[in-house]
Amino acid sequence: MGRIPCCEKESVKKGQWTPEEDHKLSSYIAQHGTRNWRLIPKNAGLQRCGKSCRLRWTNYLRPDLKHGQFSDAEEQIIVRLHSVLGNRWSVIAAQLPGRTDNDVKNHWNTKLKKKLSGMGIDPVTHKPYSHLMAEIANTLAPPQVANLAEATLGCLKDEMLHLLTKKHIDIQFQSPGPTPTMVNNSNGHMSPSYNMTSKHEENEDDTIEKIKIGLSRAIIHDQETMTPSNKPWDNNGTSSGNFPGFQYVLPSFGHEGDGSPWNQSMCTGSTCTAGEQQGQFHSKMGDENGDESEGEKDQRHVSSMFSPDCDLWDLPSNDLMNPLV
DNA sequence: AATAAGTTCAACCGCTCGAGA
DNA sequence: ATCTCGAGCGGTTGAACTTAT
Repeated sequence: MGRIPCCEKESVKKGQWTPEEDHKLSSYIAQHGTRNWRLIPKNAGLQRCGKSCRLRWTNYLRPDLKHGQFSDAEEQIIVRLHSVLGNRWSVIAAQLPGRTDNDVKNHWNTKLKKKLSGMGIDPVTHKPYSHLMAEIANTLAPPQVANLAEATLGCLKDEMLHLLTKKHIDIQFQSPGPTPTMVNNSNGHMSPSYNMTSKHEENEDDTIEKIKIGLSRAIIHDQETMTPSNKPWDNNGTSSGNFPGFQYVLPSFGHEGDGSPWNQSMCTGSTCTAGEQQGQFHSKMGDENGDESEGEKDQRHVSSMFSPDCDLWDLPSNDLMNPLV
């Protein structure tokens, strides 16, 4: 016995909404409110499923919605909350006035994920890739580490080659392996820079071999030499980093038994439940009154919310715009 | 100018949750 | 305690648009 459909499929229109449909729905809701979505299309004279009407209203027609680009402050909030809550888009969106879960989800999937990846941060765990690799390698016996590197390279090979050839990024591998240096870019931010000398002189196998060597060294090197002061993702041991046009503040990275958020939480993307257990989020973004400009307010809010001193887990619950469940 | 490839985002689908009977 | 049903959530899809070749 299957589930009863929410509406008769054959008489229901799908796809893009027309301005007339929008008008019908908006004016019906303005008069009667949003009680009983199943009846709304029928009463409003729409050949739509109630679910479709609810979605159209909540994601597009609602008068309090904010359309347009996400601000830096909003992006910071999304990233920060995602690191705690995982893919709980409705909870994250509740902290962003005028944004819907669909908006936040789309923005995450199309922009922020790439942004974090580009910064060398895994968007699922919010840890640097190198840190993850070192953690995994740490749990394996030496022969397995080699297998791990091999398997990883298998996955990365095509992508690396694509980048190396299509985007003309050439990396000169020098003993003891690739070493990026931090340089000031045009925006005045520090960014990693690699030696770029060879121009497609290497054949594919040479390149892969060199990547292999570099990765193996990186894994070993990471374990041997990383101290809080020289971790590229850890700015003076405060776990914050600056990248062009985007500031990302990482929760303190923990190691086994140190009681850090990463060990306390079970943050694994969509199953993450840490936020419910651990703490609350400090947000005053809703405070729109006062004499300051929006930019100044945003700046101050962001700096207080995302300052290295502000522990994710210690945020007072009464400052929440909306309670996180 | 034509076409391919990539990106964005509105909308759909299937599932879960919770209130009420 | 169990069932039903509406609402809501998160994942996915695909049309429209943009950019690159």
